[in-house]
Amino acid sequence: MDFDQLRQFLAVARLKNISRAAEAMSISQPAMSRSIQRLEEDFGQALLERRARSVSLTDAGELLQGRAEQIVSILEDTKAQITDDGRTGRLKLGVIPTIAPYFLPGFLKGFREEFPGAEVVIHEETTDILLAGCKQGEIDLALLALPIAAKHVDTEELFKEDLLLAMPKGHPLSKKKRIVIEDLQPYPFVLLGEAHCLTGSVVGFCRQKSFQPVAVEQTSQLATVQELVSLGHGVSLVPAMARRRDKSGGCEYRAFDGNRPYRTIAVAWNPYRFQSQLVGHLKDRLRCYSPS
Amino acid sequence: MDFDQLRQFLAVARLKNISRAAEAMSISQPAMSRSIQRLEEDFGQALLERRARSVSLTDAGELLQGRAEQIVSILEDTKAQITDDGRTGRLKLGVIPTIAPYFLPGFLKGFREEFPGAEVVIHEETTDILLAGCKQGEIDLALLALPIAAKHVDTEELFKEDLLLAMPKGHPLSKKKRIVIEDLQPYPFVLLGEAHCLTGSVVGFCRQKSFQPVAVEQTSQLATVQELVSLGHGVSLVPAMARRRDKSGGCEYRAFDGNRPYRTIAVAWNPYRFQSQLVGHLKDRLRCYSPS
DNA sequence: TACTTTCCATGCACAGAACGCATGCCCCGG
DNA sequence: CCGGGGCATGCGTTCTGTGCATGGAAAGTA
Repeated sequence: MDFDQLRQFLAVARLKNISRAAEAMSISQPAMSRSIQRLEEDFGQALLERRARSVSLTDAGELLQGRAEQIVSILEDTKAQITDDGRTGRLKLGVIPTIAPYFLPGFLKGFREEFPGAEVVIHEETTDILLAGCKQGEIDLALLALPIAAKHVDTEELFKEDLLLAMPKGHPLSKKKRIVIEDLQPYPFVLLGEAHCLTGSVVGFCRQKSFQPVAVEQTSQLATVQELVSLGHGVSLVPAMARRRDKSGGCEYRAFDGNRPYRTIAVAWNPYRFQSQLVGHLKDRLRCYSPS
Repeated sequence: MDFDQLRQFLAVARLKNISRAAEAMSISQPAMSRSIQRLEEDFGQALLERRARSVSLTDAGELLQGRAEQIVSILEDTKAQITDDGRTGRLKLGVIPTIAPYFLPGFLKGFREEFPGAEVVIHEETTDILLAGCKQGEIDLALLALPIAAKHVDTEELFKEDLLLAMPKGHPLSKKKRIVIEDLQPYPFVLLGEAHCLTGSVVGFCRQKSFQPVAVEQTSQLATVQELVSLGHGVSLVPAMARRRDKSGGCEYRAFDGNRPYRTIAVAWNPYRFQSQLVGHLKDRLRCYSPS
């Protein structure tokens, strides 16, 4: 039996479709079909129930799926560990969209200088997708904001970051000397979509002060939020690091007084997977790097 | 990469010799040589250090050995689990030599009648070899005497069995009404080799009574012990089940009075390996079967 | 030193296995 | 009733793994 057969079976098990799986694994559909047949012959049991529009797993198939995942991940970790020289190799780094553009350029510049043989692949996704990727071993390290709700994922806090008030130039609040969160209640908000954890943080801070922010617009990028704010559509809370990248000057940023809202940036990883020395080094560099 | 390659590598890793490993795996030496080469190519690292008379493992090889064992055992357990119908299949039962000939015939008769589709393979070995076999998955269940010193092995006590005094007919002790262990001190002993746990038990019981048995002869089979005892070479302690099989009549057996020596028969298995329903059934039958 | 033994690697030819392409069959939906 | 999506199969080709024969290096032996 071949490891590729197991990988191919896993693809079929995930996609519930032999043709798609074949495409995903870059082989022809008949080859995939026969690969599964051989597997079934090996085990002396049907692994798939062939239905009209798709296939599903038999009990034996379900069992094999779990085991095959174990086997493949052990093998891949072993391969990674054996070929690990601490300087070269691929490294998959997941980052949430509200961190990526502000944090990565500076950080990666230094890292790439220090480890020119390393290939850092960035996955910019929302928290839940990153965590799923961590579990499946598709991502070595994830850079995200706490809190997260995920078992089997270890986290380490990196730093806390203030959330600043973003408002259009000349906004009434800009005249105030001291601004607290409650002051925002009368004003409409521009927020990111709900998939973004930053939205959760912002709403959470408002709720602490017993009001629900009124979102006039939801966008998918922080840059758009800033743009809309500068056009007078509303106010928003944005991470401090996003201010430094905003060269347009259409927004005015202010730190809050009193109880300052913040978010906690952390790095997360799957403790059950092997981590190359390179991953360790990147984690180390994350610890000392402070975004400036 | 192929699972056979891993198995072949494991054979080489164990035997430290490509030619022997090839023979063990029923392939030619060049095939084995190339199989390892392919593996090394896959991992991009040398796995073996070729020395003049043998091969040894590199660091990468050591690492792979452990992982390959995991992988192979997961795969084999999965295969066993998938093809497990509760009635048919192979089952490897290890038994120590001082139990096997007395216990197995009667027990297996009943089991084979109940499960005609099952193939029970008997491994008669000493305790330490059985336990090693348990760990490596070469043995599903081991029937042996407590205590055992082994991690990663679960045990369940089955029954306690008296050790009887075996002496030649007309031996001075046969006239005594009550016999205690201390009475044996003046007489020479016939014992099994030290690899047998029974020897340890006997010596242990004598030591409890503060004397060291004097072994005039060491044999490898309990039947030989009985033979030698009947020829007047000495006395011995033998399990009760061994008496029932001794039809020769040359020995006289007596239970002890007072503090009776005994051994504890137990079944042991590796809890980290899959157990087929058949293994479970055999364990169940062991629990209710009392040797008579 | 020369010879033998032991063990691993390599050249070569062959057989079997896996693949892709083309095609057939089945089932669901319009 | 027909069309299309999806899996299986026949066939020719390619690739991979194997065995046999042989080469070569190191250790032991005379």
